[in-house]
Amino acid sequence: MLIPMKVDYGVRMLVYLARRPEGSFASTAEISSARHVPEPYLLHICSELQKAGIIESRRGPQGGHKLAKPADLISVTDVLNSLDYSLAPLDCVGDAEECKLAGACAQRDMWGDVERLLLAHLDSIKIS
Amino acid sequence: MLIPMKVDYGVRMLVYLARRPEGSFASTAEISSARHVPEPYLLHICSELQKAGIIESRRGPQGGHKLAKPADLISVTDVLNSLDYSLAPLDCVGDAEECKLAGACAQRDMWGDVERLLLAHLDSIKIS
DNA sequence: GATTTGCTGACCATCACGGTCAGGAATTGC
DNA sequence: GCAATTCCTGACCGTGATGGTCAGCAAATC
Repeated sequence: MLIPMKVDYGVRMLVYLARRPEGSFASTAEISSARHVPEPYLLHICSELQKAGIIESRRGPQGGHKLAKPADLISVTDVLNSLDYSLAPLDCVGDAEECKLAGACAQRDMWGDVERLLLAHLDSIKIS
Repeated sequence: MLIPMKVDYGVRMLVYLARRPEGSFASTAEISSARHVPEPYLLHICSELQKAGIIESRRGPQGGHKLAKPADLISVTDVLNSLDYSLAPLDCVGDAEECKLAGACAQRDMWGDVERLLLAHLDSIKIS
């Protein structure tokens, strides 16, 4: 599995939120039953997405979550970043510390390309 | 890390083999010291690559490994497949069993696209 | 027959991931 | 002020994949 469930769950939730009447709040209970995401787990995801400024949350009765910005401004990469997942194919891409092979390692460039390609693609996919 | 070290090691080795005089065998000891791959681990990788028909191996003195076909006919996806790694972003892509959300799950298509994109790209990268 | 080298399978430690739980903190409505 | 609702936070846990090692056997060469 290339993409962790967490990210999938996150995307599912955002899509769900995007389809609701604008401005309304949805509780985790509602989302979790609608999208088949284990509720206690969803809580964590919400928390992270909220810290990243992707959703807004309110506690108390009639509380819940809603998108913090228009759905067409939220990309899958945003979700990735918020949930703290790197698409770096290998650790050494971006680190440069490990790679003792110096010039001989043309692979680094190659994997770097892969990462850029993926990022570009996922960035073009919006929640809407 | 998107790409397991195993695959990176595999690619490293193949590139190394591709640069040697054609037809000569290289021992795991030689490869491992040249490319900084732990030797006992390399053994396993060789075994798998050999079963997949990517390299040829010979035992005994002056034995070792060499490419089984021209370097420009071996792509990174070949390595992926030989080492038994799937690029499916999620389990449900390809399974279709899990996805209880039926039509509501436009994500499946999206992740499927991601997979195809990656495969196409990695397939175009040859060892040479 | 000895040496070299690959093959195979067992084994192991670590860590990320998916998931749960409990206690606390806001917010709302009465 | 009180109760109900709902989010927040951090601790906790089991499982499985991954990276890696080791030992014993099998083949090839000299």
